[in-house]
Amino acid sequence: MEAQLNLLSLREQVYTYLRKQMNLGVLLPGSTINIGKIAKQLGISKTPLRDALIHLEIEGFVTILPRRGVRVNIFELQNVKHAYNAIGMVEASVVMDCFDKIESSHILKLEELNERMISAIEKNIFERLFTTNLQFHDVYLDISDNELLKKFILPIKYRLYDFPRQNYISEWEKRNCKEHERFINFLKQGNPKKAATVLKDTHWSFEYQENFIKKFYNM
Amino acid sequence: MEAQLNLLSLREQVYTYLRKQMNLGVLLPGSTINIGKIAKQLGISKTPLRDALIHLEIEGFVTILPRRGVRVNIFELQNVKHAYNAIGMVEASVVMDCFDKIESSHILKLEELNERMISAIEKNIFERLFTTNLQFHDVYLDISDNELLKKFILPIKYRLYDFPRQNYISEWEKRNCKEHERFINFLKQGNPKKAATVLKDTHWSFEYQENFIKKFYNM
DNA sequence: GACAGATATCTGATATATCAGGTATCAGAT
DNA sequence: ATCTGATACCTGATATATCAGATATCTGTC
Repeated sequence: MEAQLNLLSLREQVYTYLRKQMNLGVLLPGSTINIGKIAKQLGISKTPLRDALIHLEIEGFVTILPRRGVRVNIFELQNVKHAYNAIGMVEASVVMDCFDKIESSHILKLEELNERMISAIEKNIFERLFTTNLQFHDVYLDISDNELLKKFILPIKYRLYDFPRQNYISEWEKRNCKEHERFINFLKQGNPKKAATVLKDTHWSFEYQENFIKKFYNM
Repeated sequence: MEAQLNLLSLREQVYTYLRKQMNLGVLLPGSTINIGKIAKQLGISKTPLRDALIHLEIEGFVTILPRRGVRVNIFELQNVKHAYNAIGMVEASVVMDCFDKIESSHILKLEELNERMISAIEKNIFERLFTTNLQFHDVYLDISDNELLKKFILPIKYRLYDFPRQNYISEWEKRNCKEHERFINFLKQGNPKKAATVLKDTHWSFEYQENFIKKFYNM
């Protein structure tokens, strides 16, 4: 059974498409999106495109300038800093609040995902790295039943991922995985505070990661 | 010059109108919004109404059920708990991160706003209480240049405000202002950690505020 | 040349028409 | 009585047409 039902609305498909275009560097920060043109290119009406753009605007990807155009938001060092700060804050907080719900199955999952990341980095296979990294962090994020938190940082993580960047930096990714390891070890030791600190002050610390961030985003 | 230029787009006006309808209990949680009917009532086309609803959906106020209707999201104790938790987390974090930027002018502003709230509560004038309370918290939130944080919690605060509730509870509001005072005092003493703790573990602690919350929202 | 007003063009915003998926109801077969 | 398929209706989704604000360009006056 190879048939796939296309269950996504046009609006959702356009949202994903535009995100992808930003990820591929086709829609660059600061550039304008012409609703009429894109709709024609995609062979659709302006309506679902507008719907998708409203969604993207609320999530911070674009700014709709009424009757003037749609601008892809610039993404500069300050934005990265804010993103890192917000993510670190939420993730550290979740670890502190949910530590007593973390079980050995979660630890195993964390270790498995981190191993998968390390393996991919050594083979210079980066296609799935972002996704696996998301899954890694989601292991503990999903323990929190406060869906507001994840809903807050996920678009921010996508923003970090979807904006133009250089190639992946092996050295940085390896270091990130080392930080994952340290995080896991503190969890295993029953020390949520130290684990949270790894997230907040190292892994998601803009200051700590600044040099690699600048290289990665060519800033 | 009494003329006011209507600079808001229809979409924005509809967004505000719908928020107000929820606030007034006209649009109750769990109820459905019929796009065709509302558009007719408002004398507008469905388009700006749809636009506004997309916005409201992303912020958590409604759920658009494709081709079936639009539902006002229910708002139960669990949602309040998550809201309080998220706000407390962000506000405490901002205080810790930005403490060195808090000046005496900020303290004065905090005291003035809290006085204004106390005065209004004593006179049983609650119309502006939410707004003044927002301003109070915004004094230190605005110090952070991370616009992601405020952008995250503001719709959550509006959700807390916009859903059906009982009359304001003087006793609770007075207690809230007392907590504000304690918060201010810790700031004055140069103790950001204690100040942040007031926010996280008292003022925005669901557990601490649970009884009043239940009364306020009749849950 | 500078400025102001008129006009043209651009592009998103809104209105209207039509479509399409979801649900309810009906009719026929077992 | 139950089940299945057909049909009708509902309602948001999408397409198309038109509008309206923003900007660029042109023209006339000083």
